[in-house]
Amino acid sequence: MPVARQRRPPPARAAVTIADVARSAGVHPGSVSRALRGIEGKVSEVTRQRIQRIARKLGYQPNAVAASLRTKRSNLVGVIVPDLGNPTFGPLVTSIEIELRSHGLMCMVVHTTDDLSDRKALVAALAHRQVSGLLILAAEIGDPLLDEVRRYRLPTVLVNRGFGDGRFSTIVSDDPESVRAVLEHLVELGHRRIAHVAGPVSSSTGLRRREAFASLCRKLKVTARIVQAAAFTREAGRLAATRLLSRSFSSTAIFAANDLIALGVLDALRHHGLRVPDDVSLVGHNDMPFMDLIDPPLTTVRVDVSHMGREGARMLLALLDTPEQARESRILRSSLVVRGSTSRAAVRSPATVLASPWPPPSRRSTPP
Amino acid sequence: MPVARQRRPPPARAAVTIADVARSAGVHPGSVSRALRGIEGKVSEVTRQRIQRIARKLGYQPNAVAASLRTKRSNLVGVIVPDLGNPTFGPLVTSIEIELRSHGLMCMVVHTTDDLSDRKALVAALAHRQVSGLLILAAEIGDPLLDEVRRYRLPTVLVNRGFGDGRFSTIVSDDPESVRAVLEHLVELGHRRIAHVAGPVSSSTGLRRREAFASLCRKLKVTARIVQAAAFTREAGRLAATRLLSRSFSSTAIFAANDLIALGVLDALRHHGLRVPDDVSLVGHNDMPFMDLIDPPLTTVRVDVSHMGREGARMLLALLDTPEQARESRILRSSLVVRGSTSRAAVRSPATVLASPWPPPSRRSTPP
DNA sequence: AGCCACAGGGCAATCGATTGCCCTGAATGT
DNA sequence: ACATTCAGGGCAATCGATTGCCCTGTGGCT
Repeated sequence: MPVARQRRPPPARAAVTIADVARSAGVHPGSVSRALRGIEGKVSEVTRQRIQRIARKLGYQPNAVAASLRTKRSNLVGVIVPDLGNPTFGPLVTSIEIELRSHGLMCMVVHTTDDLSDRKALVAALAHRQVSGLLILAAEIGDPLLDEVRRYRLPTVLVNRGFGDGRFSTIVSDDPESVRAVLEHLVELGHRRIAHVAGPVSSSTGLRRREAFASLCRKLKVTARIVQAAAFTREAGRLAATRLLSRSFSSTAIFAANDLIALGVLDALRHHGLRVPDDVSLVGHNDMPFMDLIDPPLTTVRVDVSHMGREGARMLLALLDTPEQARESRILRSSLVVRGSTSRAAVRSPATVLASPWPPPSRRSTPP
Repeated sequence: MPVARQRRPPPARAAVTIADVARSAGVHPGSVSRALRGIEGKVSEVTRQRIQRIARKLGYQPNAVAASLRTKRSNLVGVIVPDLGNPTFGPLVTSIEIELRSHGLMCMVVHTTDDLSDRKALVAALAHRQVSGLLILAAEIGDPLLDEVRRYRLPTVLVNRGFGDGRFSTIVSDDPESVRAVLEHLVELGHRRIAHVAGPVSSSTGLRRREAFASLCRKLKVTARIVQAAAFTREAGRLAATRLLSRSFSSTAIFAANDLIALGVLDALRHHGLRVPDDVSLVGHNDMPFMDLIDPPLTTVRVDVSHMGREGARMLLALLDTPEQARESRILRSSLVVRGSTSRAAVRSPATVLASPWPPPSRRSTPP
């Protein structure tokens, strides 16, 4: 064929359906369906070719909605995320989406609010759209959202936040292990009074890191102090750290429940005239993008979120293949990344630490 | 009713349909549909109440797929993004999703690759799923993806990247204006030799910033130098800046096409032993999260991406309401945020700038 | 008393693809 | 030569909700 043949598909005007193709090919719609999907042994090779050619010529485009209705398989997955503004979740969703789409599934991404009935409505809305399954990156402890998920019997994997209570498949990072790494690092640097700015205890990560911190500090004979951040945000971190600093503050290091909180802690420390790491060492968690570039470069715990997303997606795929499959709970190793925000503990009396004229540190130990 | 009545909806077992409700209420399915959706004047208040009660008792859950098939309105929107790992896009998608869902629409988020046929297939896949519209954050110049969009006649808004050629509604930030602000800022600081690490010219933002830079430099009598980054990534920025530095480098300031590229430039500068801003001033674009925290805090152009996302979503909503509506092109104001990465131009000869033993700067002017 | 409007609700077609079942003719086996 | 299998393909029901149209009875108006 020397002449360039224009392979220009005709404009996709008003819906050419499978019936149109069938009519034009002189076969039955059912045969068209089988031909186009390549069902073995139900349509001869030659007619299949013909049907495909005609379908292409007519500009046939399958209607996935109609197919979903009939097959009850939407090949849609709901991805419930707390906040895509949090740089941890971007890469997570990216890897999830790429993995799922390579298997023909598409992602509906939705954000949760904190409102309980909103959360339930969210799941309902996804269920009404007949999602095949759910990936939840925003699960909270005792979350009514999860009850709703069970009501609808949706195949679900909890990613990043989750609990191994056997109700749901779960993939999370190893919090006890990462907290151990952080504390051992700090202790090795000579820190004996360490504070923890905990994440919300309503979140599994917040709770587990807090618990691991507390119990490990006991074991290591470290004087622990814990304040609670209201959320995994920079602002909440700043507020919590401000509370921490406004009372007798004698810790030489602070472990923040995640990097965003750590950034807020950093804000507060600066505002109080404390230098990192000279006055206080600071450790985050997650190793979000650019944590190597801030001043000082943040020592933190690296979690391979891309891997987590991909694996979480695969767990869901497995679940969709065999719904009866047992729930699986996977824990990903994490690793400490030592950068510039931690250093050897300064040898100085607690009283000198406080840069601002706050009430002088009393000799109370850790508050209740 | 003194006794606590359990408002426990029965387990959502196998699909109770509108027909079940109708049977149970002794009415016609059509009436149930009308009652549940609150169609005025077609069903009496009393029967409506009854139907709603029965529907609730039976645990009826609407099947949005079936409704979509019949009404040809999926209330699904495709959101095409280049990379959610890029911190600019997270907040953008967040605001889009929140705005759309408050209007009953859900977002299918998909990532593009650079492969041309992939891009087209992506649009096709969304079209097959009968999306009501598209928000494209990844449009490139001459993108075959956009041809595909037209073929399917999908209501579409180009967000963040786009061109006012009238084919599509578009919402972008004001590149000429922001480049002007950057250059005026640098010139005021005494910079007369300024380099630009441009973003891909396949992207509208990359191209427009580059063009604005070139033309404005002429106007301001600034000696311009331009290198091209292959992508809007830190790594591409590093590579481009390395090229820039490895030849006679006499610029005293660098304007990067976006913050990610700026970070890569920063990497390269450090690697060459150049300090920011002492040796070279650096400006980014977008004011991604945490650009205030890096070392040095990055002077950059703030783009209110949340606003952009929300407005983009609203433009799409308007388009869905009245498809015949004329295409609209909106340009959002941006503002320069001066931080620590820019300072007064050092008074020194170009020869001293080069920290590494590279060929000494010749007296050539800007390369072609 | 006669006419009309209209509220309330039933009927059935429809959206487009899928799939279990049935039918036919040809090929194969004995 | 006859029975049997099977490839190839047609048929029609089905998924669940929506909606234009029709029907009936009641109330209001003149």
